Amino acid sequence: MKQPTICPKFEKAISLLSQRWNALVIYQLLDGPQRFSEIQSSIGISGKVLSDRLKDLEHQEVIARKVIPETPVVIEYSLTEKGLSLKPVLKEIEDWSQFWFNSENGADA
Amino acid sequence: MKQPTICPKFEKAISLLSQRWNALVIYQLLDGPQRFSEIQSSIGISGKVLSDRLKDLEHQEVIARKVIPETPVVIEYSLTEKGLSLKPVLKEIEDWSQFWFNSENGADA
DNA sequence: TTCAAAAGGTTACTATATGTAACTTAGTGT
DNA sequence: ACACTAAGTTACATATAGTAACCTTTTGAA
Repeated sequence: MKQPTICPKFEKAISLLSQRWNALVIYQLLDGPQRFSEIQSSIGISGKVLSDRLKDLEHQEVIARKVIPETPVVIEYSLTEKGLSLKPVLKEIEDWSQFWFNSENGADA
Repeated sequence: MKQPTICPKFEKAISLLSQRWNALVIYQLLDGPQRFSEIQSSIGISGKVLSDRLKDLEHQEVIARKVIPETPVVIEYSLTEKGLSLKPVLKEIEDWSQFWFNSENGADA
């Protein structure tokens, strides 16, 4: 029943970016490398789902995971080149959101 | 437990675009006005979910719904100005996908 | 030496979202 | 009256996300 006519590469990108939380995680990492708990509290995601997403994004080579043997051990997540190159995408979304949404309280233009 | 530090306008935009199918529906409508069944078969979405999405996108003034009293009645969906202005976003995603995904078969770079 | 704390998760369980297929409504043509 | 088409809707099944409690390792205090 499915006969999509859409470019498979584009679909892959959309599926990556439409996966809930992925865009926010990437956006957050644009500020620089961050730790699990920093990402978690900054975007308000549950540990379980964040753990899933980070694994998935790492598999897709969008982010990199680095173990720092401090005490207690610290895990640092950062964007790869592939991840960093999503910046223009997020920038466009940001521009669009600033233009089309007005109030801070939930109402829109 | 949630203390997001992210701009609420940006979050709204992300939530709109991350809602499954929304980006593909909008992308599809960039080609011009289309009918329910055309959208459905071109992106391979179920009628139930497409119906939900179209209502939601209409509420958000991203798409417009027009009843054409032919026989049988035809409903035409099109992008509003707000929806059309998402074109640069989708273009950036398209560019990114073309650069970072190589094969047509599911493997990537 | 035993306790508590902190980072980064995982697990079991619940709630929400999505998918499937059959059904509905209204107008036409046969 | 009957079948056909477009655009949905409904009931039910499965998949994805959320919550809170628990696990592991290392350190430092009691």
